[in-house]
Amino acid sequence: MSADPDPTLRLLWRHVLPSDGTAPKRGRRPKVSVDDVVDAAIELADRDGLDALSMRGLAERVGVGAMSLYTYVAGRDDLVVLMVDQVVGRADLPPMTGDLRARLTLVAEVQLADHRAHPWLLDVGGVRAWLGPNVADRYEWQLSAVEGVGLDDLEMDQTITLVTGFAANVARAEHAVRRTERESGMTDAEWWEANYEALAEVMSHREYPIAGRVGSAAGEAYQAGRDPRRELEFGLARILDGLEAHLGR
Amino acid sequence: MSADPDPTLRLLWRHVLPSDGTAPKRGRRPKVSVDDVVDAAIELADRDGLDALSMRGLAERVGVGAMSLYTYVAGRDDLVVLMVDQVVGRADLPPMTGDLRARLTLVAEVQLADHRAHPWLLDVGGVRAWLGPNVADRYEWQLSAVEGVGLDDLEMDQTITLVTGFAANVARAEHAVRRTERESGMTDAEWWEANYEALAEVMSHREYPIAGRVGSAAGEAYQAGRDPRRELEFGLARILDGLEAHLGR
DNA sequence: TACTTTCTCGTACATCGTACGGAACAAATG
DNA sequence: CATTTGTTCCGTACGATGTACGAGAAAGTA
Repeated sequence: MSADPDPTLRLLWRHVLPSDGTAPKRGRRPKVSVDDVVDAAIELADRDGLDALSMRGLAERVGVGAMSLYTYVAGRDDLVVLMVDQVVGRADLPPMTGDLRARLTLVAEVQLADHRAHPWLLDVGGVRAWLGPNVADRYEWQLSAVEGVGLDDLEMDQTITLVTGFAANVARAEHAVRRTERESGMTDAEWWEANYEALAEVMSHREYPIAGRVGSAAGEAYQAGRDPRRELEFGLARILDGLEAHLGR
Repeated sequence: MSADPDPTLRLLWRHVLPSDGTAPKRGRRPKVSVDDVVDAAIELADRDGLDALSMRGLAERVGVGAMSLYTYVAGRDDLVVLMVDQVVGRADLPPMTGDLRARLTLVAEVQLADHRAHPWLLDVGGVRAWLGPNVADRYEWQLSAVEGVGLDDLEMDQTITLVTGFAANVARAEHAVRRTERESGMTDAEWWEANYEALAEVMSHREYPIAGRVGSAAGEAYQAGRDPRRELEFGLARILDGLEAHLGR
């Protein structure tokens, strides 16, 4: 009665799975490998974004007919799942040393670095079978940062979710600017230059006492530096302070 | 030399802008209004998601030819910008009372409620001209929660970014489950039922001492209750504790 | 009535994911 | 060697998508 197991699951774990004689002996030889396809897809998505990744374009890049891709991958959605696990597996995870602050900072920085290098990760919606080996390894590594510090199991998961989610949001804010610059062909500064007058007129009809002051302060600071550590700093400091307060009680 | 101002900007502020005689007197009468179009688009996106929102489908819903939409809106991307501002304007913002904790909790809860009611907000990438009147009002309201508590301007912006980003991430996690259930036609429980065996076999080749324990604990708690307040609770408590520690120093 | 202005929308095109089915190939079998 | 069987390759085709283009329809003005 229960449905068949998800075939993409075996594909995800293809490298850790023992080759239990399932390698076909007869039949035509594949021109490329699943890893070739996924690696090329990652390369294209890194360059042009996830939306611009098309099966036809990928096929040409790999040197194969468009429909041939479907012998390697069940479809575009499943390809994205494989891309996520593959790209997560590339980063090497440094050993967990130092105190809790240092360890969680490391978790956040690795997460930020991944999302900066592969912004399309932010566009990947919730797909079920994210449970690839590399994602699982990453999760285990992240959890090791908070193991034994006094949190219960649920709190450990929530802490990792909180920290990695925040790092992803920092990357998201950065990426939003880059994307609109690319899509509109205008620098952020150019847009403001062109629209300052109209915006001032339009906003003159309402009062924004706080937002006017804070927004311009944030805008200036934002334009000043793009140091990822700095952008992480404030939020992460608050989160870590709060966590220590929770543990020290 | 500077480019023309963004026409969508005037469209965003169409309600606060005085009708400076720009209302056309001659010519054929429009069958519908911009608000009709945007409201219908929101309705469709609420039901089927942002990806499923097509210009043709929207046109049929509004009772208009597909290409007629382009008299009201510059294109699909600009439509989404209008949808965001329109939907943000619907929520009524309660007055800011109570202490800092209560106020920021309110900010987070409103943010979560919006994203739960309109999950497609999570799929809206960074578009430049988010500066609609309702988004501006919302930002002003959010900032009023931390005005005068001892933060400098930059920290005020970062605090709001931190809190609202966290609330959005909670909504994102919820939405990911709903989406995959809809797209795959399988309940989360059904998927695990069908894939438990295969997953166990596949993961038996590696050791996940912490993730195995924590993951199942989180899974059980996750399946138990879906109270949004509970899901907000832990992370928000940490953030607020950390913020108070920062201010009390 | 004729002209001008504005909105309406049918047609067309490029691009997308992918269903389908036969051709091409490699090993096993006779 | 000839045939069968299993596997991969991929050309063609279909339905959707966003939207450029331009002709037609309606409403006010002269």
